[in-house]
Amino acid sequence: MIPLCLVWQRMKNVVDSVENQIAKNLQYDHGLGLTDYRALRLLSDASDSELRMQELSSLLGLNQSSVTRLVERLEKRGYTIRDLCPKDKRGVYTVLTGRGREIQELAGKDYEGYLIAALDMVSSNEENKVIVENLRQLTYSHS
Amino acid sequence: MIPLCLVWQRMKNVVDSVENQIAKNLQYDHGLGLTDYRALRLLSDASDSELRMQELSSLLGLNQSSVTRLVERLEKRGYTIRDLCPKDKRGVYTVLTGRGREIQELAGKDYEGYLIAALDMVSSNEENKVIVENLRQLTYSHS
DNA sequence: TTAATATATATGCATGTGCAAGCATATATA
DNA sequence: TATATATGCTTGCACATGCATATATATTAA
Repeated sequence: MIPLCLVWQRMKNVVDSVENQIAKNLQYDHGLGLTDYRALRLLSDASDSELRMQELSSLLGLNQSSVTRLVERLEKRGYTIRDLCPKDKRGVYTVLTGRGREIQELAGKDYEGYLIAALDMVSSNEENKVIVENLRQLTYSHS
Repeated sequence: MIPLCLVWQRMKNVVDSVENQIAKNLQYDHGLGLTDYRALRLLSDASDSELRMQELSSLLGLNQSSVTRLVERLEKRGYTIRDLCPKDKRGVYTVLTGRGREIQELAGKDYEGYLIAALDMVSSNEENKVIVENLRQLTYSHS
């Protein structure tokens, strides 16, 4: 009988391990952080390849201020540019550049491989097998 | 058809939301961070209420240096003390104090309530329902 | 015994994050 | 029109964390 708090912690650790594994590959192969990649992916899927800060913030599950810095990072690399929102001068659009789309597509091609490898690696630990199996199933039943 | 990377991200967001929710309650009611609580819990379960840095690091899934600072925090609050390891002078034991055990037990009583509330809150978002249901089941089938 | 290597912990530094506050702009009401 | 409040974003700050490295002790090989 494992205490509740530790089960949940293990679950979190599994998720984190998978994410870290993916993040490392993403960083190594494409020089991209995982959050950065997700932002690019979201922008790439958005109509006109642009999103407002709030939308990004909500889609990424990040604080608005964190998104400000995230977009700063992306902009510095030339993956996005900021554009004023004509209808609401308070608003700011983050727009994917050609370069941004390119890197997103390159990284996207590798992503599934990273995920599969990460899941395998984490589930090589006997304790994690059941959790990983559930998460894996959950992942594929939704995608 | 949702892309793989976004499914996984949502899963992570769900886990994070639950954790944040619990962490906030823990902080508000007991002045404890979630990691701090887990460390106390692990110490409380350990034989002689003591663990070495490395053990904590591995159990918490944290970098060893992070554990050094974590233990610093706990020590500053009087929840633990450091003790030298007689057999290996490199080693350091972190030992739960009476005060530490006390706070751990108090917080522990509230923990399950926090978790249940957090799961409910997160699953009030329709998009998260399936994921939460799975995690909930996973949680209880292990504890 | 000495030298080289390995292990356990601590420290310096960089980073991503959240929170609180600030500024500019929008919207509602007097 | 004028004032009050809400909204969207940015900035300053604090903090937990990871990585690289330093230091002390153990272990192993020559």
